[in-house]
Amino acid sequence: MEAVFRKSIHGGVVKQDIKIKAGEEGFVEDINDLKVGKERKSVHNEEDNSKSSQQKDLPGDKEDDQLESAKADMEEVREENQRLKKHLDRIMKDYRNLQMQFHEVAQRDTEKPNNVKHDEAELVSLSLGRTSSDTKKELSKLILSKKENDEKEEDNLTLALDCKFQSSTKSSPSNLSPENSLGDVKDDEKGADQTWPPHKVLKTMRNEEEDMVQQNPTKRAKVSVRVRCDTPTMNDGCQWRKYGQKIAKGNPCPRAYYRCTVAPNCPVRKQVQRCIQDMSILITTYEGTHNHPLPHSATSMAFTTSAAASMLLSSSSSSGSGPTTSATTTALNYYLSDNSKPNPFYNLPNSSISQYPTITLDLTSNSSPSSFPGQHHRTIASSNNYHSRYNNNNNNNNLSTNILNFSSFESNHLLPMSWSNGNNQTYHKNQDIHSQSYLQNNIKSAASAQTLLPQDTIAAATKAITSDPKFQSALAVALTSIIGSRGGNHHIDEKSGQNLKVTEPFPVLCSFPSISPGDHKDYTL
DNA sequence: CGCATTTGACCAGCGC
DNA sequence: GCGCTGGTCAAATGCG
Repeated sequence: MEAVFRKSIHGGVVKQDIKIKAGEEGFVEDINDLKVGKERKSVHNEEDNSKSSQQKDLPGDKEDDQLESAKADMEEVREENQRLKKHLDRIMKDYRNLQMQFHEVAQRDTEKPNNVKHDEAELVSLSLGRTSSDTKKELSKLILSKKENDEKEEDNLTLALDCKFQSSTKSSPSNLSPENSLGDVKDDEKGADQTWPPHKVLKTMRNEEEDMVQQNPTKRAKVSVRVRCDTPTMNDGCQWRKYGQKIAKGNPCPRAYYRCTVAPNCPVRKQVQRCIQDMSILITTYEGTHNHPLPHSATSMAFTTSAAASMLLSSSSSSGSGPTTSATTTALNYYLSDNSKPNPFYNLPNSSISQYPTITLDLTSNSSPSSFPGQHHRTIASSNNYHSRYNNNNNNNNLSTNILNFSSFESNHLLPMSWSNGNNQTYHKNQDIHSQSYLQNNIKSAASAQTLLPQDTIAAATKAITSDPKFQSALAVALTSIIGSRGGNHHIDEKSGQNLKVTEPFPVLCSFPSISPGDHKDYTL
């Protein structure tokens, strides 16, 4: 929710932007920073000065009139200031009402025993760099409720992790190959192993994951990526050939179908569609496993999507043994208060996509590219960035919510620069270098931000991570996707594939909130 | 001329 | 069984 006030006074423009951020502490500061009257005074004073300069030529008996008019002007401005303040109060009341309603509906939804709509879909949200207002609302709520639930946090955390990330020797944490979930391509291991830096890990993980998929052929995880992009398709480093286009129900924007053309028989497909809610957002859904070495430029996206897919599959495999349903629902409708509505996150209603496990990487951000890099450190300080969230609610209602929010980097800069550039064939390597150097800067910045964190939250988050090997691995792969392809000092245990070993302290702030009804957690590293 | 894109037709899955 | 919808195919078309 963002209100912008613009006011023109006496020909001079006073522009005051008031950002109403859901429940953020910063909001108070924003309001306190509201110096409408002050600015207007200054504007007015300038006018007074100019007027006074003009007054030198005026007769003395007019000074009183000038003074009176100046006072009248000031009074007018003061009244206007009051009106604006009232307006702001009204907006704030409306906002709070909306927030209350949202909270009520969200709570009602979580209390529902099951959501039929999502019975067959498994949705996990990985949010990278997203700072949507709705999420901020949830974040702030979670942060607030954390204090209230401090006493129970250990037990609840354990419960939450157990719900989704039961330790299982069978399920593999991650397959570092891109879009690895299909596992229906048998001859791809050689190529993939040649391509991915931690190749041995890949091999182990892939075999396990293929087994997992084979055991449950209906689970063909797809990875959906949301990116702000004004071009028809984002450049993910691969070469694609368009083979079809359809108008899907529920979205007037056509859905384009691409297949990978790096290798002749590569089974990887992707669908590209604009988000109906925000046309600037491009939703790209990947499916399949590349059976060929990937260009270096494609590895970043591949790591990220594979981490997401592996997390989805591993978590769903462990939770799928639940007694109530065969198709476990980990559906997430995080941005909607009403689960009956189509999920804007996917924007693919009634499509077969919803029948497969789908994971969404939300790489959108409401921070404008123009803020890069100048505003970057400020966004870090807001603590909305540089943290990852792992989110679970109570599994009893078969509605689990998983959110990893790698907000460490503003979306357009987290990605290889080319991701938003659209032209698949015109990728330039120096763009990747640029993004890498930017990532390094981000890491340094985050390291300084990390020092601000309280020790108890660090300990809690550390415990949360160390208590669950699957989360470790998922996090490891995701982090690898962020810093990995540059050959940094990180290493994933080859045997277990579950231990993240980072020789340098990784500066990501991690939080693990649980949004079970009345149980909000937020752990921060 | 070769390649990529477009677009209508076809097929499969699903719900009623 | 029928209709709807998503996904794919392949001929037509466009472009360099």
